[in-house]
Amino acid sequence: MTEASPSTPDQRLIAAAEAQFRRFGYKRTTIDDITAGAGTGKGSLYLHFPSKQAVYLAVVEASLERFVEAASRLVDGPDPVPTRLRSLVELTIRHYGEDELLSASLFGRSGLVEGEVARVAADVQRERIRSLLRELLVIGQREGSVRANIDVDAAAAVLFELGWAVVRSALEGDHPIPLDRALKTLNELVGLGLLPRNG
Amino acid sequence: MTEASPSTPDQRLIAAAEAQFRRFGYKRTTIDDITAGAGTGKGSLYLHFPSKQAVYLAVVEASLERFVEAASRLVDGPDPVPTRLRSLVELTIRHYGEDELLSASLFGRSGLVEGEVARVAADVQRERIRSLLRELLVIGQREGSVRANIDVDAAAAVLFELGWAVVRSALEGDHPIPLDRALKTLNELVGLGLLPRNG
DNA sequence: TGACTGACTAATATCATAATCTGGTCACTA
DNA sequence: TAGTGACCAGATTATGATATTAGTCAGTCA
Repeated sequence: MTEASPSTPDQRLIAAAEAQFRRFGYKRTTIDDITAGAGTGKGSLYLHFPSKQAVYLAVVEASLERFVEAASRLVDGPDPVPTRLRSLVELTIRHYGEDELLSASLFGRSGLVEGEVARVAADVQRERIRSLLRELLVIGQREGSVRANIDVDAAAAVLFELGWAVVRSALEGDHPIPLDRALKTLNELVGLGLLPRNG
Repeated sequence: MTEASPSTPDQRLIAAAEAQFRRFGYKRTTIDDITAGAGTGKGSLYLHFPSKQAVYLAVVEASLERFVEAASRLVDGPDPVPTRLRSLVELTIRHYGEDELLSASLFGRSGLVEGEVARVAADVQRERIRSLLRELLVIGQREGSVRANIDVDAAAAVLFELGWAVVRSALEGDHPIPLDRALKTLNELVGLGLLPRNG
């Protein structure tokens, strides 16, 4: 495992950490595992990160950034905002369904991460996604597909909770209602609520 | 504690169990505590309930029934359905804020109950409240204040998740957005989505 | 006879403590 | 001066001995 990859030490540390965290979870991954995987000495890790938790957060943020990048393309897309909103929820379901590291902290249950660390990682994601939604609403207001008098911050928070619930219920197999029905209804309820009064 | 209350044994058992569960939580309450409090022998409890968990569930269901009764008065009230919906969320916040036994299993965190038992108790509540919402939507459709073509089951599920998130965030003091703003926005988004197209 | 009891048991939880592991440090190296 | 790894304190786990308790059932009355 002591290969000398061309990348910088902190990139190799993150890559090694990500591999370990994905396979074994937060608790069962040791600093020694990470540094061995990155081909550095143990002390070097602490030149780049203040703590194990910071390494984990960096890994989560890198993963999250890949999702946000795809989501941003959607947010800037040509469809009407309510349609984009639905696509965003669908993208999230797909992405989080495939990325256990991200879903672990946001939904619990997977055993990859727990407690304080999971909470902090979840907050980072929540905040990022909420701001994505807010951005989408503001765009909608500018182009007239979202009511102008809506409180975008509150609406982003409400939409986040709503989407989060739908995504979680889709991912946890906890289906009281099939996903497509839930999505359709979500769209009808929220879509109309977003539209200008006489669109 | 061996007082002979006039009520039937199972009523006294539930009353004694409720007092213990509220004070000490599920784990720290013993069957001996309950039966001593109810003034019966230990074996008698098992004539009325198959297990400790069943006793706990009976207590939760009794508590829940008191809430549902108050909620039902609201559901059958004179206001337009979206208004009743908001009142229902507010009532839930108030009630669950005051009833730690109910909120314990639904939101965790309180330490009164954990694990499997909490999950089962939460399911009972979820189901009950969801059906309350469904009832409310059907009434709304009948009196014309809710769109006829809405999928009431899916809408009830979605509304439950949403209301649940709002209530939890209100109770946990985890306010990214102040409650009244969240409620107002929730009302605008969902209220409009519920209304008939040209109401 | 059948509602009721409480001594009993198997299983689980609690506790003390010994052994192990690991996040983080720092004197040292190249 | 970036990098290292032996080292340490505190946390975690393993062990085993003790205590608790959910649930049972043979027996007691009314």
